[in-house]
This record gives sequence, C-alpha cells and structure tokens, in this order.
Amino acid sequence: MNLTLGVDGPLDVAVTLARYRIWGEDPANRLDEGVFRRVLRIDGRRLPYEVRWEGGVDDARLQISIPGGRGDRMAASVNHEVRRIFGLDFDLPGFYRMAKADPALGPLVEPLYGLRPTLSPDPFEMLVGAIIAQQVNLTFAFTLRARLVRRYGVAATIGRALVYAFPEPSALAQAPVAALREMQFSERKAEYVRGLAQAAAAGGFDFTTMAAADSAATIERLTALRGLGRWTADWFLARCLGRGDVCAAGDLAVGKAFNHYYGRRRPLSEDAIRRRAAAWGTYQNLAVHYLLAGMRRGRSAAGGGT
DNA sequence: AGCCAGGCTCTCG
DNA sequence: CGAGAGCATGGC
Repeated sequence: MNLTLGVDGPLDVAVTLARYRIWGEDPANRLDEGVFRRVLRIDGRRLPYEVRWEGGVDDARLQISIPGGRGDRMAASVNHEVRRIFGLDFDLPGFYRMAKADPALGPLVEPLYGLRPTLSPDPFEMLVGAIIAQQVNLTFAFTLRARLVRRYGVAATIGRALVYAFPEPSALAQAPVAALREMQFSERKAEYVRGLAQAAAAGGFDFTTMAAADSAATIERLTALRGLGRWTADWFLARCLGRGDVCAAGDLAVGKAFNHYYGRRRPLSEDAIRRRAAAWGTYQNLAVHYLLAGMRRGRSAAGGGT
C-alpha cells in the first residue's frame, strides 16, 4: 500500500529528522539517505514501512510505502504515526509570527525554517529512551538504546533494509537485570527499565488514555513510578504527547540554551526558566526546540536538528 | 586523568 | 521541605 501525505506549512525533512542520527543510530527508527524506516504495530502484527519525501520546504510531500498493508484502518494508523514522527501537527506559521518578536528566537527562524519537533509514536518507547538518556551523554544513550533494541526488539526487513520493532513491554519486563548490565546499563537503569516495562505490560500506558489526561495529572502519574522524575515527565509531554505548553526546564541543555540566549550574569533557575517559557504559551515546545537546535547550530557549522 | 553528560533517589538537617 | 551526596558509565 502506498500513501501520500501533504504537509501544512513548511517542513525541512533533513533538519527535522537529523536527531535520529546526530548522536548515533536508532535501529527502531532508521534514517538512511532519503528514507526513513520503522515498524508499525497494529492488531498484534508488525508491518515495516518506509517514508520518502519530495518537494521543497514549502511544498513537501511524504510518500509512505507499506508492503502488505491494506485497508482504511491501517492507512489511518500509519498516517497518524508518520504525522507524529515528522511533527506535522505543529503550527509553525503561528510560532514564527510570535518568534520574530523575540530577540533570541527571531534570528533562528530563517536558518532553521521548516524544523519541527519529532514526536515519539509510542509512550513506552519514549519513556524507556528517556530513562536511558538520564544523566549520560546522548551518544552513549544512543549506544545503549541500540543494544537494547537489537537484543529485545523484533527484526523485520523491508526491501534489503533491516529495521527493528521496539521491544515489547512484556519482553523487557522479563529481561534479567544482569543481561541489561552486560549491555552496560547501570544497575539503577536496569531496574527502572524493568519496572517501567512491568507497569506497561500491565496496560498502564495506553496512548489514547494518556493523550486525554491533562498535563498535571500525567506528571503526577509518571513521577509516581520509580525512575521517572519531572524531567522525564516534561519531555514525555513535549515529545510524545506533543503538548505545546510544556518546557523541560530542568534539562541541562535547556538550561544552557536559556543562559546563552537570555541569561544575565547568574544562571537562570529552573523556576525562572519555567516562568520565561510560560510566556510563550502554546509555543513553548517549539520555542525550546528551536533554542536547542540553535545551540547545536552554533557549535557545529553543519548543525540542525534538535 | 579527570571532568562532564539533555537525572533520579535517598538521606539528613 | 531543600540541599547534598551517591550513583555508574562512556566520551572527550
């Protein structure tokens, strides 16, 4: 089955998807030259698909191909997932109108034009990734994640390409801590992942249910689990649920970005960052995404992505 | 070699 | 409560 997806507003695919390769590779979200590959889970089945793109930043179109896929329900499902991965539901024009009046965001609009946050289609996958990324550099986090996916995920092929379905909660719920330790997880991280997997296997992270809950309730629910703190919950709201009015103010990189773009002499406190971000209302998520990308852009000449 | 990395939990005052 | 220590590991 082949589907075409039009894009409302600008989309720079290369810059948007760059975060799937900046820090390493993700076997469950494969980005190769001109192609993105992933596995769709539907009705207990796993269907690999690939997405290509054409057109310019202002008239981009996505071509989705799912060999063996058919039916309206499946089309809707893969459509929904791809919309999330490419961040198609963010209001970029509205954000740009606001950003132009901001001293830090204004100059980032043009060089990052068409950059969108990529949303994780799966709550469990997102939270496992967040646990892995806690307190370690992201290159190492990608290495750990890739090992986990290859060991506990399910391999699929599309054409000649290999892509993994992210591990099921039930698979990780039974993973011995020792096995994770061999992959260089710390004891703590191994426990957190296992605990989360057990909660997820019990049905605790249904996407539709979580999308319907308000942010405060979701933060409370997530942080009640061992290993999930405010930072994880904030990023979950931003990059899984796609909430606009969220800022991971406790994030180290976010702090650096705010200090760089808005700092005076003293570093801004987490509260100060949260307050400043709140002024952006429903564009906080985008604004933070642009500041982070702006910082990376400043560091490496090639830059982009988030 | 040593500091740092897109945190979290636990303990103590 | 709020601050601070401890955690474990790779990258640079």
